[in-house]
Amino acid sequence: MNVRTLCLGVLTAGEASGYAIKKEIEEGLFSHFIDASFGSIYPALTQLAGEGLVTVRAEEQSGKPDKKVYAITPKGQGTLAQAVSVLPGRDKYKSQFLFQMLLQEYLTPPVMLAAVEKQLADLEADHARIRACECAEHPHAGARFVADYGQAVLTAAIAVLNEKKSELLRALRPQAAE
Amino acid sequence: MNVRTLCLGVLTAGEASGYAIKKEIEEGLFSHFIDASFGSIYPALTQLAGEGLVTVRAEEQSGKPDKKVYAITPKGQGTLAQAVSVLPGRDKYKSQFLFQMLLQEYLTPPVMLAAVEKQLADLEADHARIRACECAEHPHAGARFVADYGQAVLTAAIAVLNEKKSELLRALRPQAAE
DNA sequence: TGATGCATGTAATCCGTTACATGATTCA
DNA sequence: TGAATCATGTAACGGATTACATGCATCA
Repeated sequence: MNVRTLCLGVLTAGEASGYAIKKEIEEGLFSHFIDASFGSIYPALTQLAGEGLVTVRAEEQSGKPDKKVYAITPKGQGTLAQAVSVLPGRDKYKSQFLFQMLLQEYLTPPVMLAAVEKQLADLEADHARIRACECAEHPHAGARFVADYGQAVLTAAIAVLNEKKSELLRALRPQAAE
Repeated sequence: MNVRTLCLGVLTAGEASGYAIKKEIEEGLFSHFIDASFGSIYPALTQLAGEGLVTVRAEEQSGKPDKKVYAITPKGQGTLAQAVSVLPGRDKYKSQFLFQMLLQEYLTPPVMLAAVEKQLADLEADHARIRACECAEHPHAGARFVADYGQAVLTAAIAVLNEKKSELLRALRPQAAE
């Protein structure tokens, strides 16, 4: 899955500038399972336009620099449909956090607690973001699917982490309680 | 998190060759949240040895080429402890599958079903792999933590996916049932 | 006989991130 | 005044994957 296909995917929801596409990737449902920076989005868009998979239209703006608004073409939709119909590659999950937890014998308890709390905060932020997308509009089947999947996974992760955190706190101050 | 630190982490469980390290990364608990190929492991190990973070010992073998067995040094343990004590960066999750599902309007039902089934198979394989690690030995706290976390997340993912799959099948053949 | 496992290594290549460059507006 | 948002783009750099090179043993 490259940035070109990603841009085509975002553009199926309507025309947008490179800047808006990045925002959508960061704040929309895509954020749960994809990343992309300006350094890859802008060149991808230029390429896509060169191949006729998207159209460009310059929009003048007072003050701000001109906005380039991209829209997907029928040819682009064809290319996207093709790309998306390939059996998907395996999910890739990289977690520094779990690496730390696996090697927790090399950690001091406060450092470990801080890591757990950061992870919890990250997961909850992700969870909230997905919820926000759900309220936005009564969504189509695709959005429903991704939101349900993400929600389920994050809820489970948050639950275990909270348990682990309690265990950790209990171990740290056993003198407390009743 | 780079491959160098990863190698140090694997070596805390005991000495190993580059080949064995890759196997451990693929089959052990690491596999749930990290990837690495020979092309990055071998150079990393050479580098590590040059810096005195690991020792090397050549082991002769009849038939097969010599094995280079690496072991972590105290200095290496210090470096690892330091690397692991930094507040972890955010988890990175990339999923072609969820991208497809989000754009399912561009998919034919059979293609979508195939994708769901592949994902289900991948998740179940991952789940089984973690279970296998648990049985291996009564594990230390770190392994417990990662196994519990992985198990919880995967169980949740499998549950939603099975639901989604049923929905999909119901939609595909509504004429069936009672 | 052909695939798979053991075993190590290098080079080309890809894909993306980070940092830099530019600049107006708005909000605190 | 300084940060954040809007807005686009390029170049350097990094990190890892893929493919290639080599070679024996074992199992089907």
